[in-house]
Amino acid sequence: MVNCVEFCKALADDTRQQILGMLKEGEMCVSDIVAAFNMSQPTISHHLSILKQFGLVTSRKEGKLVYYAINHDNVVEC
Amino acid sequence: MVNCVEFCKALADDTRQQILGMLKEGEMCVSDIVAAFNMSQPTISHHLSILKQFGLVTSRKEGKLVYYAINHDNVVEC
DNA sequence: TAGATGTATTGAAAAACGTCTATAGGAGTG
DNA sequence: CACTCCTATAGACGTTTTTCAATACATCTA
Repeated sequence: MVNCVEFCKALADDTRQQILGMLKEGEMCVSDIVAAFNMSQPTISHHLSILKQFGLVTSRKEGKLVYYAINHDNVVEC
Repeated sequence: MVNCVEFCKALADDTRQQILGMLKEGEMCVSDIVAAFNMSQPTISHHLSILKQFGLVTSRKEGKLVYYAINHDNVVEC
């Protein structure tokens, strides 16, 4: 379980909120998310790992690709 | 109006959340809030200004004292 | 197996943040 | 007015966070 402050920290970044906004439409793999930003792949990967660490997203590996999706247990419509 | 990321940033600090928790009980002046923490008065003042800037608290001056209170327009029970 | 592709990790630089001390500003009091 | 008290601002410093380039790791394909 994650405390409230940590949870807010996970949401306190523009890039991470934009990622969540994109994932609202459905799961996406890392490279598709990267393509939507003007940022390096490692940076996006880092943000995804923070979102996952705080339970905001889940990930699923399929071959070479990793798909991320909103974790509806912890995220409700904004 | 404050956007969602800014709002989360304001909440993404333990001291600020503790201050909000105290103010839930009712308005308090700065020196009373300072007394509840092991931190300098300017530090608390700084946190209060962030909370105010993002619409989480309001302030009211009464003589030398400044009273801060939850802004119920933007903050609901946690 | 070798190479290519997608993702994660590492290490370093830059920016943002939290904290302090020192000090300024405003309001009451002698 | 001079002094005291309460709060805010400024500047400095250390820590955390964001970002990138380089590289490692994993998986697929020829």
